Amino acid sequence: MSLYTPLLQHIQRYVSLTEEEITVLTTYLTPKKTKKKEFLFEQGKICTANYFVAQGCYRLYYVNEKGIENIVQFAIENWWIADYMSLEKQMPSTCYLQSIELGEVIALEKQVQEKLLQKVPKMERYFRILAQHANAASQMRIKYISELSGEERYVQFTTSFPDFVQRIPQYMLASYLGFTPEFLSKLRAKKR
Amino acid sequence: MSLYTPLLQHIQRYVSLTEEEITVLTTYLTPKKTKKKEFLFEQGKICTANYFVAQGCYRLYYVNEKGIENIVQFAIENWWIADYMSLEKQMPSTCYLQSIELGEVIALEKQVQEKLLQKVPKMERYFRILAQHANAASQMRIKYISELSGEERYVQFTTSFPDFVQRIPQYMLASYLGFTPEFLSKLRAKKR
DNA sequence: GATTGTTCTTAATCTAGATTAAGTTTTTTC
DNA sequence: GAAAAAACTTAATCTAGATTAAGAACAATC
Repeated sequence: MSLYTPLLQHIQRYVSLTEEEITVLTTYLTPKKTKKKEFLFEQGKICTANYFVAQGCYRLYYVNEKGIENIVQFAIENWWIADYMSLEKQMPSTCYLQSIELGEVIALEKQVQEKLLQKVPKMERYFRILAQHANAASQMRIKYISELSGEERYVQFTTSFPDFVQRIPQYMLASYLGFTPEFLSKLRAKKR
Repeated sequence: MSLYTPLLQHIQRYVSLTEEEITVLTTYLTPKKTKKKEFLFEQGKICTANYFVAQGCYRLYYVNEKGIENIVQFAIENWWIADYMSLEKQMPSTCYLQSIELGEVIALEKQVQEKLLQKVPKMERYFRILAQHANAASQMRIKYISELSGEERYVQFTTSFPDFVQRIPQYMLASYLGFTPEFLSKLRAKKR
């Protein structure tokens, strides 16, 4: 099994590629191993690529003026992650993209993606479906943020993604759910 | 100027279509005029189409268990709007899509879109770019919700979209910004 | 143009979750 | 395996914004 297998399988869920197209595709990809806490990009830098997580767990976060970290997005195996505003507009990112554990991503650089889409137009369809999924999920998340209380969000998240909760420190979960680690601790004490 | 002109112009910002492709495209579109407060779909129904706003102002909202309306998204001229989770999965929507003022949308039905993409593959590119823009905007909005206080969100929104604020009732703006009309009223009193 | 419904405002009271601060437990590093 | 760093907990106090309630201004309808 090659390094690219999980990504290729993911793509073939939505479009079927020929052997030749697969060959072309893989020449455009750049794999990158990351240590724990290593950054793929930092605040102030332009996010130049979209990253497919082959192995590991990553977080996209920013630091507010009080120095508090706020997590915008997590990604595990088979997820793409990037600061899409920075990537699209090629403007400096306000975020950090960091590896939570030892892992490996497959990067598709912005300029390279354009070339890939010319050579393999089928990939337009793959990325369309991908962006539509991501957008549906974001719309849902916006709804949940306003609809549910902190406690309800916690219950909802931990029951929906129990194995995910195992992999990340509590304070990151708190940040993602939009409250403080102290409040999460209080919730957990209550549940026991 | 035809009814389709604004949409065609919007599309040609991203891809260039031949006369023939335009003809094909327009046969797949279904325009619909709406009165003030008319619904395009209601809670419990499946959102069957993606709607391009040709004229007017629309809101996507849901009603929580206390009976309070919560606005997920607004759309004005040249915006697409839909409940993307319902549209993608073809499951019942938890939302209402309602016309705020007299207006007109151009609907692209889900099943029809699939046919259109087969006939005019260039449209894959258009919808990819569209979904990526929407996704970048959603990611930004999630960031703003956690980063800014109610007051900051209000200032940011009114300075970014002053003409938009003119068109909608205050209580809808409050709902979109994630607080109560009473709180908005307090903010406005403070600014005077 | 009077009536009814809709939108907006003011003010008192209340609460989910933040903040601060200190201590404990777990993990990492040399 | 000791020391340092990172992660988690507990508890007291505080605050942004919610809730409740009532009235005022405005718009729509007959």
